[in-house]
Amino acid sequence: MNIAEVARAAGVSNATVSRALSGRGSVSPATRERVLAAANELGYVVSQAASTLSSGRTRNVGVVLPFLDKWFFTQVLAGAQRRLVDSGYDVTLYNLEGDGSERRTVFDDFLLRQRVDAVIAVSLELDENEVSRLHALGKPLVGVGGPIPGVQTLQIDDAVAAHLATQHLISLGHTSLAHIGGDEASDADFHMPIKRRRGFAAAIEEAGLRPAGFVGADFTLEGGYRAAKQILGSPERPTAIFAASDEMAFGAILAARDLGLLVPHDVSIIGIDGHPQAEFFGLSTIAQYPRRQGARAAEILLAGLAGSAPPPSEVPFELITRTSTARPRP
Amino acid sequence: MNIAEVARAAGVSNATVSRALSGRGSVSPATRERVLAAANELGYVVSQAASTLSSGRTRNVGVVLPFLDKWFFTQVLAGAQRRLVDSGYDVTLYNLEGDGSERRTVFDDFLLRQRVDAVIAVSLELDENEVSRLHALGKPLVGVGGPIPGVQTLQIDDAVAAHLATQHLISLGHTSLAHIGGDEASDADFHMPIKRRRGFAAAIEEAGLRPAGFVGADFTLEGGYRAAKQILGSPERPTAIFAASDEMAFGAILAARDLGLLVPHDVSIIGIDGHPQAEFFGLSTIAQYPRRQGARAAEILLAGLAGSAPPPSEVPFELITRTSTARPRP
DNA sequence: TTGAAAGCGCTAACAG
DNA sequence: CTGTTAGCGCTTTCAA
Repeated sequence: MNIAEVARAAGVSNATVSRALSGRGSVSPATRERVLAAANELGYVVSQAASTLSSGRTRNVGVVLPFLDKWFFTQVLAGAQRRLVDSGYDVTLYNLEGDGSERRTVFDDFLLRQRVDAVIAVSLELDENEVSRLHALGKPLVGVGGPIPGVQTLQIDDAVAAHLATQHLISLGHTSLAHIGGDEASDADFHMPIKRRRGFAAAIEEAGLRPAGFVGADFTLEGGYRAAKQILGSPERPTAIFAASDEMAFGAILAARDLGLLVPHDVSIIGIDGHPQAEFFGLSTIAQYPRRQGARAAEILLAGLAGSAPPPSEVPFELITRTSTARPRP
Repeated sequence: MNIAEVARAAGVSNATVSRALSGRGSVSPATRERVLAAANELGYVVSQAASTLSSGRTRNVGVVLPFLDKWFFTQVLAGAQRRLVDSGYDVTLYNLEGDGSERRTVFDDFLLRQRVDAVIAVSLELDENEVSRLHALGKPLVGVGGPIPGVQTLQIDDAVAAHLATQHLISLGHTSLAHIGGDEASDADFHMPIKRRRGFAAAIEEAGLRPAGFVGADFTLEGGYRAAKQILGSPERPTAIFAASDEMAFGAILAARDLGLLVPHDVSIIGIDGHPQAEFFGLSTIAQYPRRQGARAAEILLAGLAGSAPPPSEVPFELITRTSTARPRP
C-alpha cells in the first residue's frame, strides 16, 4: 500500500495525494475529498521513512532525561508527549540513567541519526561536549528544569521558590528554621539543590535570622526521613523545616511523627513540588507543574518547527498551604 | 555527509561501506578497518530514514502503556529502553492516558506508520479492534503485565503471588485476614486486581478460614490508607491485611499508626510489588521485578527480530519478609 | 570480497 | 490547482 495506489484510486497524481494528505500546497476541496476517501478506503498511512527521507522532516521529537523513576521527570515527559502526539509527533525517549556509556551512546550516536526534528532536554546538566553536540544538531532544542548554556529553558526560579517557602515559615513567626537540601551527589549532578539552598539562606538573612541547621539528602522519602531525624533530634530543635522536595518533606513528616512530635504544632514542614501525595500528607508546598512545563516545552518546539513565534514561557509556581505549617507554639 | 563521501574517502563503493557499517554481508577485515576509520573521521552516521526506506527495518521499538505515573510502568519502560538502546534500538513511547481520543490516534495512526519494528504493550487491556490492529502490524509483539489475546505476555502469576502473600500471613498464625484490592474502576480496566483477589480467596479457603473483609481502593497510597482505616476501624478488627500493591500497603501502615495500632503486633501488613520504598516502611511484600520484565520483553523482541529462539520467559517473584508481618498477638 | 545499479515511497521544484 | 520528474540516502540483489 503506497501513495501510488491511492493516487490511482482517486484518479490523481502522487503529488496531489501527498498535498491533500499533508496539507502542504493547495488542492481543490473536491479533489481533497476524493483523495481522503480513497486513502481511508484503502487504509493508507504514509510511510514515515519515505516522507522523512524526502522532506527532511521526521515528525519525531527526542526527549532526553536523566531518570525515569522520579515524579518530576515522568510528568514532564507525559506533558510533552501528550502535546506532541496531539500534533502528530512521535516521541523518542532517551533515558540517560545508568553508567556513562548510555550517555555516550545517546549523544554520539542516536541523536545524530537524524531521527528527530527537535529535542527536549529535561533536567540535564551537560558537559561542554554534550552541549556542542546538541547545538550541532541544528535542531530546535528546549530545556526543562535544568539550564543548558545557550538554550531556552523552562524552569521555576528555584531561588525564588525556596525563598517563598522559607518566607512562608518566617511569616508564620518561625525564627528557628532548618533546611533539608541536596547531598554531595545531587549537588554535583544538578544546580537545583544549590539554588534552593541559596533561596533559603537569602530569606533567612533578610529576616535577620540565622539558619538553624542544614542536612543534605538524596531527594528520596527515606533521605528526608533520616535528615529530619537528625535535625529534630538535636537539642536546639528548630520549629520549622523547609525541604527541597516534597518527597523529602514526606519523610520529614514521618520522622517528626516517629519522634512523637506534632506537625505543625511542634514543627512546621514545607516542601517544593506539588507532588500528588502532598494532599494526603497535608503538606504545604510550593507547587510547580511539571506536566505543564513539558507541554509548554512541546509548544515552543512546535512553534519553532512551524516557524511561528514561541508562546510565552513563564513557568508558574505557587504556595499551597495545607496543615503541615502553622504558627510556632508560643 | 552521506555514505558516498565515506565510500570515496575509503576508496570503496557505497555497498561496501553499508556492509562494513551494518555488519551484514562480508567485508575483508582490512577494508572494514578502512571504512570504519573513514566514517569515524568524517563523523558519519547513517540516515535512519534512508536505511529504513531501503531495508524495511526501523531500529525502533514502540512501547505502549496506560500511564506514566506509576512505578511499575516506568520501571518496565526503563528496563526495556535500556536493553533496546544497548542493541542500537530507539524507543518510541505511546502513552495512552487521557481520554479515548489518544488511544484512537495511537492505534489508528501512529502504530501504522511503519515506524516500529516491534511493539511492547504494557498492562494493556485492549478491545478486539485494538488487538486486531496490533496483530495486523505483523510485527513482533510482546505484552508485559497484562494478557493480550494471542500475544506472548510476561507477567507474574497474580493469583499465585496473592496466594503466596496470603499464605505467608496464614503461616504466621493469622486467622482473621482482610484484603485491600481494586475498586470498580481498576477492576474494569485491569484483570490484575481480580486475579489477586482470587488468590487471596483461594488461600483463605484452603486454610479453612473465612475472609475477614475486603475493601476496594485505587492503588494509591491514599486509597490504601482509607481502605485500611475502614478495615481496622471495624469492631471485628482483623489481625492481618494483604494489600494488592505496595503503595496501598504503605497507606495501610500509616493508617494503622494513626489508629494507634502497632505494626506488626496489632496488625500485620503485606503488599505486592517490591517498591523501593518498601524497605523504608519495613513492608513485607511479594517482590516482582518490572525492570527485568521490561528488559526481558526487549530481549524476546530482539530475538524475534534476529530470527533466533526467544529466551525463556518465566517471570520471577518472591516473598520478602520485613518487619510489617509477624505472628499475631496471642 | 567487492562493485554496479535498481529500487524503497515520498516530496518539492517546476511547468503547465 | 494539478501533473511530471528528479532526487532524498541507503540496502540489496546480481555479477564479477
